[in-house]
Formats: sequence, C-alpha cells, structure tokens
Amino acid sequence: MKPPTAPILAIRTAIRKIPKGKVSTYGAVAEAAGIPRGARLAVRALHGAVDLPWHRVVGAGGRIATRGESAFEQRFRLESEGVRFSGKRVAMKEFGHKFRAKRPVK
DNA sequence: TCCGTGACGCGAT
DNA sequence: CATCGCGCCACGG
Repeated sequence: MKPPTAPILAIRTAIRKIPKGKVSTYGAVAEAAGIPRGARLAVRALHGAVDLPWHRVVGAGGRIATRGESAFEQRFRLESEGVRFSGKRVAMKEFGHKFRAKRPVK
C-alpha cells in the first residue's frame, strides 16, 4: 500500500484537533494544515479513515455534506456531542471550531 | 500518460 | 434558493 501523501497526513492531524462538541469545515481543516483551497484533499483525507472524528467535518456554512445514511448518522453523532443545528445547518457561530493560528497574534 | 471523479468552496448568474 | 464554472489535489481506470 502506498503511504498517504504529506498533505493528507497534515489534514488528518488537523482533524484530530477538532474538540468534541465542535465542528470544522473541509476548507478550514485544509487551510489549518497549510493547504489553502485544499478542500478536496480534506475529502480524500477523510475517506476511509475510520480512526478520525469524521463527523466533526462539515461543508461550508455548516452544511452536512455526507450523502445517504451517513448523513443521518453524522447529524446524530454531532447532536449527541451537544452540537445544535439551525435548520439543516450546524449553528457554526456557536459550534464552529477555530484553529489556532500558526503564529499567535500576541 | 490522459481523463474523469470526488463527503468541496466561492463567486457569478 | 438553484445552477454553473473553475480552482485544487489525489486516485483509479
């Protein structure tokens, strides 16, 4: 098996940092991993990675991006952690995780 | 090697 | 709100 590429690993690391009860977005985790506009890589990083809190990654604006049954499971898992929704979207303003800047503003 | 596809994002229409 | 197009990167046929 080919080892995952560095960017993929970096994104997975970022995903693991999302605390329970919070969510992040594909674009945000990619950016936090140093890959601006790498949302599609976040998708790759997540696919098949059962050891990650995949349910804490949602689409822009808090939209559930998974399809089919997983969409229901994702919402269920999030609500179980205390994440609340506003209609079909996660209330990002309250539950969106903010990654620490690489360079603390100070 | 080329090409289509994907749990995406964003601006334009 | 629905659609389209384009950008981005990795993977598989």
